Amino acid sequence: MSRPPRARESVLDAYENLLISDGARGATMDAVAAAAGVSKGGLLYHYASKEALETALLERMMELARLDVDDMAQHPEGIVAAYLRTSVMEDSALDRALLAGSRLAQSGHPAASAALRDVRTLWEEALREHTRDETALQLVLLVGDGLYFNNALGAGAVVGPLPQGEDFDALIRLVLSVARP
Amino acid sequence: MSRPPRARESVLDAYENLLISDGARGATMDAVAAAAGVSKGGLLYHYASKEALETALLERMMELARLDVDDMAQHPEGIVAAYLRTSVMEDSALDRALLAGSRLAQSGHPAASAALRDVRTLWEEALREHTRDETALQLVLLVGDGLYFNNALGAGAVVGPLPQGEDFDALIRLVLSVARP
DNA sequence: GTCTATATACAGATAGAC
DNA sequence: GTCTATCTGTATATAGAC
Repeated sequence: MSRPPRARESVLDAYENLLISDGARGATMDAVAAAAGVSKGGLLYHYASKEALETALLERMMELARLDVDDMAQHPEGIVAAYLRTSVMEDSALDRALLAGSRLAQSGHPAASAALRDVRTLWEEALREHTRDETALQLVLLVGDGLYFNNALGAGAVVGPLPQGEDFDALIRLVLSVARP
Repeated sequence: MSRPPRARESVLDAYENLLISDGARGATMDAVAAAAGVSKGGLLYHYASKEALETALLERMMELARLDVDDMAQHPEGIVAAYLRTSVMEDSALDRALLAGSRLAQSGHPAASAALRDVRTLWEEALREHTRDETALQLVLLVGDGLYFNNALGAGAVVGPLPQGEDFDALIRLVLSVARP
């Protein structure tokens, strides 16, 4: 557990990448095996079933999310601004795990939906004492959800371009002006 | 076109219902035929392929969305409040079409994603002249996105309970206080 | 128009050789 | 450990009877 075999991790990386680029439907066992450079039999040696692969991905996602919440508390702009900024994904390990987990949830995987809900609750608890009241907390969470989902479904999927640069800074200032205690 | 055959419409209803309840994966041709009370051969007489069924659903969704935007302009609370309220779905024909279209987009259907993006642009254009500036417009859109996606992926899927009743009214007042010109 | 029967393709998983 | 070969289930779509 403390030092997972390298081959196992690279198979999981391949699965994550395929979920992100092709969605749950494209992330077949055949495709994962090919992307990881092993045969289907070899893949099934490391992960005995598709479900085992999914479970491993969600565990990775939760672990990275816990580390992220701890980091946000140290952000110089404050935890609310940090939350909004991390809702716009870049390409961190957590971003990729969340994207892959979202793709799984989108395909109707209940455990993936539950894991994403747990991540959101983690954020909600961390933000509560840094917002004016429950209404302000919900506003912050919903703006974060909007940013997050537009990214998660994204790659030109659902929406047009999100605010960037100075526009995004202005948005954060506007949210902070009504949400901060 | 102006008076589509009743059987065709009820097949489309069955497809929409299956997308909502079981997702794109569960909405197989077999399942749609059974739900509509026809055989697979009968279904394929009305819609020659799965793609034809998808196209018809997206056309229905766009048509209902255009009607909705026209209605919003007449809402007594104002168009911004109307937009936020309709982002929390109830069970209108548009809500059901949007949910079904979302399920399709979630499964990786590019045309569904494009259609949903067009719907969002429709709302954006309608809201622009009723918000203070571009930053306020983006805030309103993102809160609506947060509400919408939580519903679309919802049914206990991604998040906990959204604000309701008085809590939701308070949220609308908060958004209006910063967004209205 | 609507049906049954079937063709074709591809998914996840197993068995057993190396 | 990793491979090839194969089983089984299920999806879309076609052919042709009624």
